[in-house]
Amino acid sequence: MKYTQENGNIILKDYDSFIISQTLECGQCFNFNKLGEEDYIVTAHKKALHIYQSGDAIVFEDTSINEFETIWLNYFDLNRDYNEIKKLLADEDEILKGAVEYAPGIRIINQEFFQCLISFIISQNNRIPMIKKVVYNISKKYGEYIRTVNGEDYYSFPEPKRLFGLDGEEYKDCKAGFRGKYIADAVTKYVTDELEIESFKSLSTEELRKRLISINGVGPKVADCVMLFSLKRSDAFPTDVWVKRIMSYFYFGGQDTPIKKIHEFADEKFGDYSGFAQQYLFNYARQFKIGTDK
DNA sequence: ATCCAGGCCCGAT
DNA sequence: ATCGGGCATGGA
Repeated sequence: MKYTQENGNIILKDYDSFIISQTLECGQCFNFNKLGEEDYIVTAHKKALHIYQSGDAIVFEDTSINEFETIWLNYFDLNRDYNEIKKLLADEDEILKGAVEYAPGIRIINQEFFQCLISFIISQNNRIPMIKKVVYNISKKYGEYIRTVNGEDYYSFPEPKRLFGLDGEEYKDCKAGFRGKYIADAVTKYVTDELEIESFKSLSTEELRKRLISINGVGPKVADCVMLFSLKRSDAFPTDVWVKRIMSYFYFGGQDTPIKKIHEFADEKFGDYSGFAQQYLFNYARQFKIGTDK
């Protein structure tokens, strides 16, 4: 991987495993807008990044070396060798090989913790387009205006303090539905430091999971997503309906298997690579509707 | 129209 | 401990 600055843009070349559409649209994040083929706006870190493919390069528009190195390099996990991960998983079995080859351009994004937490609280019993809308509505109502691109306004995700004290009902304007009270509890626990975020790094994944589940509206699945997508816990294995289906289908003879058994299996088989395996499998299962009657 | 969505809470066993 | 109904909202 190498990157240079040209005309105010960062040009990324000689990278491995990075297809913008696959990384953004594999279900791990909701803070993006598609402008065209391999052409997106991503809102994070109070910025609206225009990122697109140009030949064999990826362009981070209007970005300095400093901004690239302090924000986007880590955000898109560009220091990690995904060829190594993909090879390891593909060698595991034919199923993973297929899942990896189907979307070889997925990278696990390192999202901002607060936005990720709220996003996945919203995700429960919801659909991805709707999750994106609610995240956008909250940003528009409580965040700060960043800029307009192609007639579309972009807003930063609000600071926790900005949301502190809001009643759960307030989020109904943003179409959060019954999840408003959950958002309110997450905000309260964040701002009052009930979560003790500073201590996260010293906790085991299991301990951290329990801490996150103390939030009303955060269960095992949401906690695992938050740990994987914003706290670099690649040993987490978020198991939603799709992952449950594909795991049952391929590894348990088609028998509907309890999540606890699936977790034990994933721990043993994937270990610290569980999160990566999960994302390839989730994407694969969802695209082909594996385990459903369709 | 009825069903369901990257689940979780809560009350009943 | 485990199970099932209910839940806001909107698209199929």
